[in-house]
Amino acid sequence: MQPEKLENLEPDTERKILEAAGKVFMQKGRLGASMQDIADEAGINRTLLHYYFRNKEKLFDTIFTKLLSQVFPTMVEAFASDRPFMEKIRIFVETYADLLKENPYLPVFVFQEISLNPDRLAGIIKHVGVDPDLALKGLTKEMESLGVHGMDPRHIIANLLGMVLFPYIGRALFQKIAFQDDTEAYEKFLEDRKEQVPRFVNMALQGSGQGPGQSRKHP
Amino acid sequence: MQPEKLENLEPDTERKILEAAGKVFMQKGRLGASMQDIADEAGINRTLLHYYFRNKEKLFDTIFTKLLSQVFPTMVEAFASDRPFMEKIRIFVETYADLLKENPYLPVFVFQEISLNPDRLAGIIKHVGVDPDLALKGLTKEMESLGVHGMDPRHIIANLLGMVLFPYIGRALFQKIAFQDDTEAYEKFLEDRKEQVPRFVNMALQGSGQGPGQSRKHP
DNA sequence: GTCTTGTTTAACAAAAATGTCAAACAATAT
DNA sequence: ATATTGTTTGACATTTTTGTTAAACAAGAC
Repeated sequence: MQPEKLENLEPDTERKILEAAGKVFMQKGRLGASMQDIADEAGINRTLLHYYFRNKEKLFDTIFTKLLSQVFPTMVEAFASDRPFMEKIRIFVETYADLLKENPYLPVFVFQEISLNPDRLAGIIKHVGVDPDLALKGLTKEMESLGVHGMDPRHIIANLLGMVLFPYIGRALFQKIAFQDDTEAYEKFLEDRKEQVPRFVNMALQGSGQGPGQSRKHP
Repeated sequence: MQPEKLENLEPDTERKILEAAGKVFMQKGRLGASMQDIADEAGINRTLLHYYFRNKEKLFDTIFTKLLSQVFPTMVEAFASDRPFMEKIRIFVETYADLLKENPYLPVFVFQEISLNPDRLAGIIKHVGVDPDLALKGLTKEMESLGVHGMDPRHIIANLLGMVLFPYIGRALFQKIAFQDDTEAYEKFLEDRKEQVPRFVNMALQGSGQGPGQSRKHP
């Protein structure tokens, strides 16, 4: 009777839409991207977008959660492994360098969207398959065994994320001001950071033999 | 004849508009903010916005350049001074912590806008009253005298900016995941970073006695 | 007073984007 | 062949936002 769920007779329209939407949304932001833009990028009629994903919000939600459920695991994965601390750092930096190389607009896009609409977070954090509290405790232990005492590991995380993300978040600005807008030089810089960032962290942790955060040596 | 340019009979409408527009634009982004939103925030009629600033683009431009010509000098100022290196770092971090505390949406706003519309940069970089190349050369020298050889100072800058900005750029996300959404705890964390970031940089530079960036020790 | 000038407002026009609908189309089943 | 099902399209309706215009208003000049 029924043509038994032919699923794939829609050639690859849905895939094309998802690809195009991902690209356009990341580049222009949720508000900057029009349905027409996306349809053009996908090479299809705009009405088809509505046929496949009722409306813009639903299309965006699909893209956004899809994206994050891809990015988050990658992020925690590096830290969840049982390799030695500095190894984790190195893997994390390298993994992210690759991810960002292919999706340079991702960080600004994600943070802008979350800052605009924090509620979205609730439905997404589920996708993080790791207990953050547990992970932090683990980090603390590892740091202690490295001789770093009394330092909240979240500072390390913030430092690391900041150092890794900044060159992408601030690229247009930073490249123009500090590299005279030399794209090639900047790409080399990005490549160098795979080595520089872990080294920087390593140095910072090697040298920190002093106690908790109350000592201060201001003039 | 003419009532000699009474400038100030417009009570403080223009100021109110600029304030409101700054706030709303930063919070919602250029595209997310409607003229009505801004008028509401300022407590005036929407048409007045057009009376004072012809159209949305002009209003936005005014805000954006005003904002950046306020932020950039603050940024370079810390580095242009002739204090010792670590002192500069400390001043920079502290200055920015204060600025960001009052304008938490600023980084995402600025970077999103620049990434969306890089052309705006051209007209703005003029406001940087410092030659970046010169500043970088200066930094290199200072680092050398600290015993750090062969390291591109731009890595330090990127590290520093990243570490300072990330807790604001990623706040919604980071606070939720790593602080169980405890706002107070996060604010304390932000406060702590004024001390932690310079210390981290200090440690990293103290310990870096090895040579330039060509040695690599991968597995 | 009334004239002039600049400010503010409401009503309207125009533009841009989203969303809906019914008809055309392709492919397979009967 | 035609009926059925899912896909694609163009035309239309709705909504949202921006921009314009003309009239009301306030205040000082004369």
